[in-house]
Amino acid sequence: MAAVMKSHIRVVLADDHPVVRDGLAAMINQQPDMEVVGEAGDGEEAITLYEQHRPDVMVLDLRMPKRDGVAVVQRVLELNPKACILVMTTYDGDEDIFQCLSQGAKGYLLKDAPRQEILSAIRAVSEDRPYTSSTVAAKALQRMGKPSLTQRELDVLQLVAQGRSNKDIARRLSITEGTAKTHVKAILTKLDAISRTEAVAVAHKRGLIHL
Amino acid sequence: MAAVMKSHIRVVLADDHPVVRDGLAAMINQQPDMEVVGEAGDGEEAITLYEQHRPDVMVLDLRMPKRDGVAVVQRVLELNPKACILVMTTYDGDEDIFQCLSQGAKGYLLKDAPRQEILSAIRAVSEDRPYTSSTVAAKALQRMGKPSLTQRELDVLQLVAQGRSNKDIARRLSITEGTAKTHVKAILTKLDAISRTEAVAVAHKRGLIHL
DNA sequence: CCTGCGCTCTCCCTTAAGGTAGAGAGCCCG
DNA sequence: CGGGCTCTCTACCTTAAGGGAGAGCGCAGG
Repeated sequence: MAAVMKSHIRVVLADDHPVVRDGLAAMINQQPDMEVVGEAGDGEEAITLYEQHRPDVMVLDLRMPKRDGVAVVQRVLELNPKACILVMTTYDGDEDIFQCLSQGAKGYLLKDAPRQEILSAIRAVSEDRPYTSSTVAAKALQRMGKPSLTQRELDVLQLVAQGRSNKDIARRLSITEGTAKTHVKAILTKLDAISRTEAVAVAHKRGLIHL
Repeated sequence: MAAVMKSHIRVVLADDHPVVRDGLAAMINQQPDMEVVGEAGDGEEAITLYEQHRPDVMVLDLRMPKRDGVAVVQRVLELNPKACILVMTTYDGDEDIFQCLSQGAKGYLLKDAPRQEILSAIRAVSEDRPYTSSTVAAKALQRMGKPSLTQRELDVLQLVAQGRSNKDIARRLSITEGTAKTHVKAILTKLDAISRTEAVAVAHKRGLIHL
């Protein structure tokens, strides 16, 4: 088996939805120049399959069990700095996108992209050409200049989003309530929000927090 | 064409992600007893295609542009009260699920369900047998007994989730701030939350609000 | 070395939010 | 028609949240 093949693009898929994997596999295997060589249902499997197959392109869902997209991108690029990774996700507000791209993912796509765009993105990435969907490019520009949160602030934001009070947050982070307030105030300023609830809404929209 | 077919199950798909449609179509058309006769990318298209094809089963994504799943279920059952609708969604906390099911959808599925479960759900629904995934059944039981919000409270909750203050909410709904507070307090009680921010978190988890 | 940044903490003050209680008007259903 | 529910509004009180200003400490980078 596997007799004639020249510039076959070998692809590994990683997505936790069987339906999506099937859809991608179907549209990829229909192409004469592409082939799916592995399908992963979670982050760890994705890494294992990458090592096993060393594909030309890895198509990666951002949100997955066990290990999320960002972590997989990191690990795979450790294994092979020249790896070609195409990140996919459902949401266009995901902050993680930028983390992936700045870490070295070669492309990014929304799941609701039409077939043709998905295929041409895979081809682009396989040739080491970066592919960035226009919606993401636009988001990236919007994000420019906007202040970024520190790790501590993200910790606090997470708790704020869960509905915790300043006192509660202070207890959980082993700091004083005053300090918790300080962080919250910084968050409000950076996110340009008037109240903590608005801050949560903004953070959600920007994909700074999930759930 | 279409020569021999006895109990072919004719299916219309509705999902805004081409990838998902492809995946479902691939796995359905592979079955000897099933056939995809139409694919819709939004709610309106879904209704049109239902009328056009009168399929045995309609597989419907809950979240779609133009008209969401709930509205489509409503409309299709108006057209044909015996319609067999299988609702799919990504999130298991979606309050809308229960609305769909109580309105007469025959089955419900999570998108991360394995292939076999999806296919057997379609078969079940086509024979007018209800199909409820175990996770949803569990959620339904959990939801039992828990107080439900009134329409007005949902309106207020929506605004609270956007980070609006009571005063702001009052202005937008043309009521006094006191009344807005009354509603918020009712929401807090019903959702068993201490603060508005926690209420938003709970509402999110339960799928009472989106985004 | 020292500058900048992130994290921590403090004090004061104003306003918004949450808790309790009560009440009237409209509406649907038994 | 009366009871229950929803929506509306009121008053009072307590606590949490937000705004402003400042300051010390540690650590990495120029």
